[in-house]
Amino acid sequence: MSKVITPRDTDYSQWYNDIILKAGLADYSAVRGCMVIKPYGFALWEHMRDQLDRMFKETGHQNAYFPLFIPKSFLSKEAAHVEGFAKECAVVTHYRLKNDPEGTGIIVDPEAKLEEELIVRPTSETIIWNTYKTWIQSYRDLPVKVNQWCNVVRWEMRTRLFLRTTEFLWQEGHTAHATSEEAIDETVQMLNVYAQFAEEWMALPVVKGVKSANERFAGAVDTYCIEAMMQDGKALQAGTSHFLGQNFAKAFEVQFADKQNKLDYVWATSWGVSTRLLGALVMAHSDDDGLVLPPKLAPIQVVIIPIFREASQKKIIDEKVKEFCADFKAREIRVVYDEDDSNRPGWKFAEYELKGVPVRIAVGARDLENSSVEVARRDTKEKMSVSVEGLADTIALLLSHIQENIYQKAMAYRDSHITRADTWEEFVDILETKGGFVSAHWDGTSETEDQIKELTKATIRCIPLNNPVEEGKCILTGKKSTERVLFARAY
RNA sequence: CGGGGCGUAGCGUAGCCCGGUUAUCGCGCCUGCUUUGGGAGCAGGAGGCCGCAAGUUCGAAUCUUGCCGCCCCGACCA
Repeated sequence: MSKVITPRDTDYSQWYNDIILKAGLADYSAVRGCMVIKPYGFALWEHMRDQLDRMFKETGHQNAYFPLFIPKSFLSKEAAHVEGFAKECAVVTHYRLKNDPEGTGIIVDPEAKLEEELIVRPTSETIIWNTYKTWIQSYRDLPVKVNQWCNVVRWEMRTRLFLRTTEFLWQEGHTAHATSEEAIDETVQMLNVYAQFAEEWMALPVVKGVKSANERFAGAVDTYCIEAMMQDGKALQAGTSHFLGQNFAKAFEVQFADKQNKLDYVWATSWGVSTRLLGALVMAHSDDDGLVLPPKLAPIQVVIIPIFREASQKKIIDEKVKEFCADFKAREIRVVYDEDDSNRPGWKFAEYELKGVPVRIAVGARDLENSSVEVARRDTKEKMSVSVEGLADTIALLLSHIQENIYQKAMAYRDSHITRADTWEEFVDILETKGGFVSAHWDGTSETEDQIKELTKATIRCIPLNNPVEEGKCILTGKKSTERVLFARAY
């Protein structure tokens, strides 16, 4: 037993870290707050990225790339925006190093001070809107629908692998439209893309909703979000889509002439998901034996492990497995045949479970005599003997069952962790004992939300879309309310 | 930035109070043989500036002071 994972019950944070480190998704780095994403973790990210990218293209977006550095003056053009990010920006002040005349080290050359300091992008609205100004003159130039995949830096006080690191990878879409309606449609469309991706690919059920003013993106008119529920009962914001109104157009003077040759400011959106999704994926499905990955995103969907005593048996197994692999690949099933002899089968079983590989196939001489193989699924730990006839079909079907099963499991957990509270005592009790989302009435004010946060550490995660109208009284103040909102403690 | 831990081989650790030959053990690594259906066994072997720097001492992993780094918990945030 070389790799032991701390059980969830013992220490949830440690369990989470153990999974990431021991499954080989990431490592800590020499830079505080920054992580190294290892090949296995990056392969997972690539699958997510590729699918999202396809979905963005299908909805009419194009990729582009904007600079890492943003002139300091840009950031301050939109008042709410600068206030939201000012506290966590890395600033470039110099452009040259030199040998320290006092010693052996290297120092910042004081003579190489930048005239205007550069901010390492925490998000790119400002540099992009400064650029859009030159792209947009007429309604014929609209809409502009651009996305970029990049890294951003937010100097957080406290970091957590994948969930919050100083530097992280993400995509940010930035669109410009002629009308408010069209921009809102775009905002909602991208929210739906995210929700569909989370549910169909990550097997992660999410609640779609709108943020309260407190939780809104700095500079947005409305922030839409998808909220997911983790196994410890804490909520995680998995993606956001913002309707920016004309805020950035006004700040950067982006106007267009409409058909009547009247000038108006353009309407904007921005939307993003990040490597944080990897954290969500880990916390949503994994167990005390390691990662559990949804087949659609798993870098390895099927691992085949040979079991043999003699070289002659191995040869027979090799030939058969070669056929299996060809069949699997023809169906675009990502398969690995692990014939490395330096580890024994038992070791491999444990290792691939730790890495969350959805399906394991053990092939021994005994199996082949019966024209069968042993198939084990990661999600249920179930083992079964399966005929080699039509194996690729069987496995393809099994993979889709696994995808569905882990989604249903996460959904059942999530649904059982949305609890209604009608009194303050109930509200506090649910947060303390059960966790999850608490559905409760709220008087709609920031002051009340702040006070609830102060008292319980819970925040409003979202006001769900298509929320039913219901007469009620605010959980804290008793004032009139017309709908319930979802509260939770969150990451 | 507050509170709590921890820095000894690639990883996890013992030793530290009470200074004293060659720094402990496990995993991993290398060689060989035996093994292979749930993290193999035996034998041999390599690997250390005990986080860094000063100090005390005949002598420091151990005592003193300073510094550095990381993790966990909180405030801030995706």
